[in-house]
Amino acid sequence: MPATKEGDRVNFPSYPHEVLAVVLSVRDGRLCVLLWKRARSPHRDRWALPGGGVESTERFREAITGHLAAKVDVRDVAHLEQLATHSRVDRDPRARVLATGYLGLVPSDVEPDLPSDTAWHPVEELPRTAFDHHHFIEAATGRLRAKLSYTNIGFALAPLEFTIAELRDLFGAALGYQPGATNLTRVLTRRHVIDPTDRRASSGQSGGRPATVYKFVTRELTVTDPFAVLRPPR
Amino acid sequence: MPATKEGDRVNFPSYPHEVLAVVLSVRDGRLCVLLWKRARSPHRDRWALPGGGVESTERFREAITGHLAAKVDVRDVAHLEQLATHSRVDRDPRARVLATGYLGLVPSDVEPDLPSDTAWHPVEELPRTAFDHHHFIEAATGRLRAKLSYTNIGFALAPLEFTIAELRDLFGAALGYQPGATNLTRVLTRRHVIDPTDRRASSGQSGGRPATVYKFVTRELTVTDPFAVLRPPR
DNA sequence: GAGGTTTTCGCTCCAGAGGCGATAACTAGG
DNA sequence: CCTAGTTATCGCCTCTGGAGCGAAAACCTC
Repeated sequence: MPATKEGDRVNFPSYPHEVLAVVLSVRDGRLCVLLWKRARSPHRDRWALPGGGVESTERFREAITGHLAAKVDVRDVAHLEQLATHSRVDRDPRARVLATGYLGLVPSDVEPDLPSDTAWHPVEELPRTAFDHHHFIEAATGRLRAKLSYTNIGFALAPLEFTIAELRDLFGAALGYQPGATNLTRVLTRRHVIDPTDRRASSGQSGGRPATVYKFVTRELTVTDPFAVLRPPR
Repeated sequence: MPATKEGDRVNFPSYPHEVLAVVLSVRDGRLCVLLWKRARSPHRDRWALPGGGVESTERFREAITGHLAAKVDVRDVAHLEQLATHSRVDRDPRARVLATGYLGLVPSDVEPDLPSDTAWHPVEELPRTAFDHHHFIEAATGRLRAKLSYTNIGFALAPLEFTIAELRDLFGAALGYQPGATNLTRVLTRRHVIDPTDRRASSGQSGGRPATVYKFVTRELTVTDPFAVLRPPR
């Protein structure tokens, strides 16, 4: 850090800064978050979010990716975005630690093998979590639910290819209610979020008409007509 | 900071952390941002956002309020919310400084008296700004525009009482296009964002029918039917 | 090929955004 | 007091897009 003149130095107070990842995925029909069990004090034996400090040459995104790698194959994380930064003085009993949350999403069909201290937990029946981590989890689920309805973020929860029934169940788990399959199809196709392929799924266990296989048009986050109201003139 | 046992210490790297406020307001029919001119190096004579470091007992909100007080009467800031946190290593040439942005809004009718180094600048014709501050300004205007259409955030840009014409001009300045007065009224009243009072404005300079005086139902941020799509069953 | 199952399509309905012209409600000037 | 000018507001229409339901399609098994 070149400090040329005396008056040029930054003399703002410094704080340890951590990044925390709320990795969400639909497991077994339920929206789950990836947690690991702390082996050491403080908050020993409580479940915590993956995360940790930020190295001096790292940006947040690299830092969170690095910490995440200890718990899960980061190539399985299809989407990652920043949440809010918390500044509560006592969120960590040991020292004042600032924390920036991240939302990560893993498609429902990938099955990363996890370390023995790590597991998926349904967000509807969370165990006691360490520190203030539940705040981050709430923020993350809220963000996911909001974005499901005005972005294509579903791509990060769904397999590369899927049927409408599967997608409806995914949305159902993530949103907390089941959208109608008819409407879901119409809405997402009209917005060019998903596209039918020319193949059909082999009709499952109990017979029935084979479903069309769909895929997301793009697997990068796009906002679809974000503000349906107070539109600009055309 | 009580560090009980050796292993209990947090040994994450620490960084200076600053908070920056993007204070927006409609001045003279244009959306403006509050900037002050740096007198010292680095980036001397460039325009910068209000802000600064975070004291050890402060939370971000208190910190930003404190720094803001040096430039403007904070009671005039009707709304304040956090934006993203930037972690670029070289955003400040002197040292690595993490920065959390805030969006602040000042109603168009309050005229805070500003220090001589501080002034409003239209966001459409910004001067060269210091550091990476233009990124924060872009994020702030984007957030404001988005929220204008699905929240009641307009209360923080408008006077306590106003006519529809005034409100239309405010929205026009903030959004970059003029919504139709008819539609604006219908949308905002149907959503119970604004309410007519029983008084009328004295018809201005050039005659004409006196306009009904409206006011915002509440002056706290509320989200109005955030997700107009993929609704839950009723 | 009959009966069961699941998907998909067509039809309708409805809420809410958006536009435009007619009318209301004032001022100013004669 | 009447008229012209100006601005606000309301009523009526359209249009987009979400939501529901039942019939038909497409498969399976027996």
